[in-house]
Amino acid sequence: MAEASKKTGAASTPTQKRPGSAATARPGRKRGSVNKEVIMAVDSSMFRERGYDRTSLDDIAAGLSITKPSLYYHFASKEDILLECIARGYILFQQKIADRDDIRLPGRERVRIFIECYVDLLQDNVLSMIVADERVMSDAGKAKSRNYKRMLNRDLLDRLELGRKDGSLAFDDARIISFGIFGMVNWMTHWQSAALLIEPRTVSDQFVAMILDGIGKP
Amino acid sequence: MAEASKKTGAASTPTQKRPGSAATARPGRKRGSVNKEVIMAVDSSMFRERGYDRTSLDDIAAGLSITKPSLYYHFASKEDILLECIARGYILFQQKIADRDDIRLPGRERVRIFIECYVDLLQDNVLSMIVADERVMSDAGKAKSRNYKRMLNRDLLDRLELGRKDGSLAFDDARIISFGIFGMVNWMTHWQSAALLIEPRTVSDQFVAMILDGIGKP
DNA sequence: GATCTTTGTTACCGTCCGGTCGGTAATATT
DNA sequence: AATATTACCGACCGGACGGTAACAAAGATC
Repeated sequence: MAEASKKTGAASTPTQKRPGSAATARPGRKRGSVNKEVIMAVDSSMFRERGYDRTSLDDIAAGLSITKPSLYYHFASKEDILLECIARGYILFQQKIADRDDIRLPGRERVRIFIECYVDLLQDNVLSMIVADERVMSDAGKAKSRNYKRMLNRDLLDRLELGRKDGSLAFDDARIISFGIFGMVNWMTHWQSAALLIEPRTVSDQFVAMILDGIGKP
Repeated sequence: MAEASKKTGAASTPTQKRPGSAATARPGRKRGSVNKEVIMAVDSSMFRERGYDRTSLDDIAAGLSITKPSLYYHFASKEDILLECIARGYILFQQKIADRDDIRLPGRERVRIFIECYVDLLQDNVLSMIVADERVMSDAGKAKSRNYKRMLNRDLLDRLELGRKDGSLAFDDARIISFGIFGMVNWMTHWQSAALLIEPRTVSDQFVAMILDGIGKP
């Protein structure tokens, strides 16, 4: 039955296959113009703008001027796309912080560096792990996503403990401080247009100032 | 046809209406046991646990032991439910903070009070405006939701400026500080099981300590 | 220039979800 | 007892979405 209707549709209206719209992607387009890196760059931005589960595969495909099934040539599933975006974001973070880091600095400064790099990448819409709620992922995906988050958290925790040891920082529970810092910066993804006009550098500077020095006067 | 099958079902298997499961809702249940207040209490929790757009109306109905169409007796739409939950959360916040507030205190302490009340209500799963992404709402709903957020923001900003004037606080841009504080506490809704074991009071205490005094050593 | 691999396409499916329709049992009103 | 109102239900609809099957064209390889 399904086959019959399919054939009927194809045979009775052959021109329907290529409708008037000339602007749409056609067979014969330049091949290879869409590779994984391009897809992930576009996807990361769309995930950041609309959120992962509000971004349909058709949206993604349209953003790349291809069609949904083509995505399945490059990726196994929607979640696979997300997980690759997450991995890519983590790698980009590692590269950026490796550039700026300096092991000789006190913990206080190394926390500052961490926050600055993190805010930079958030602004670049690259940290997809932040905008995808784990509750929509499979157990396997959830585990992978959490693992990346845990590695980032580990990094920040280490910097905090370093600061405590070298005397440049003082606090009670490093886990709560870390949660607080991540929350502060992660929530930037929820800011609306008005807030986005503030200079990224201004934001991270003032966040760092608040975290390190507080807003209370002695 | 539909009528026939319906009548047949009702007439031929009258007992089917009350199946073996005694726990499920049945015709003849105590009426009025489900009112708006009960619905909103349940919904706020479900929205908090699963997120607004991952909570289906069938989920909600099941949680209340009623069915989806019954929800439409009490509410006009899913968004209407959300908006009433948001309004309810705002009112509960106003009540809680009115209880604890004291105009004679310095800005610094009044900021502390704000944060403590806010964290309390977050823990009670009552602040639905935090867990619903505005991007899934209609323009009208978005406007209403933003209005509540703006009022909360306004309140915190006033407390910050008060502290600046009375000398108990010092900072550069109050808007950024406010964003930072909200981000820190709002992100608690993303914490996983492990983090939830920490005492709520401990969290707000340490958050307040970080915000007011910072973690840097002089 | 035949063949294979790569990179696309059209057309379709099953599922879930918000929402609606018509109907009904319990309760309040008279 | 008759009637109106409140509170609820089963069955269904239309649209969106993730995913799939079958097919087609551009390059690379031979």
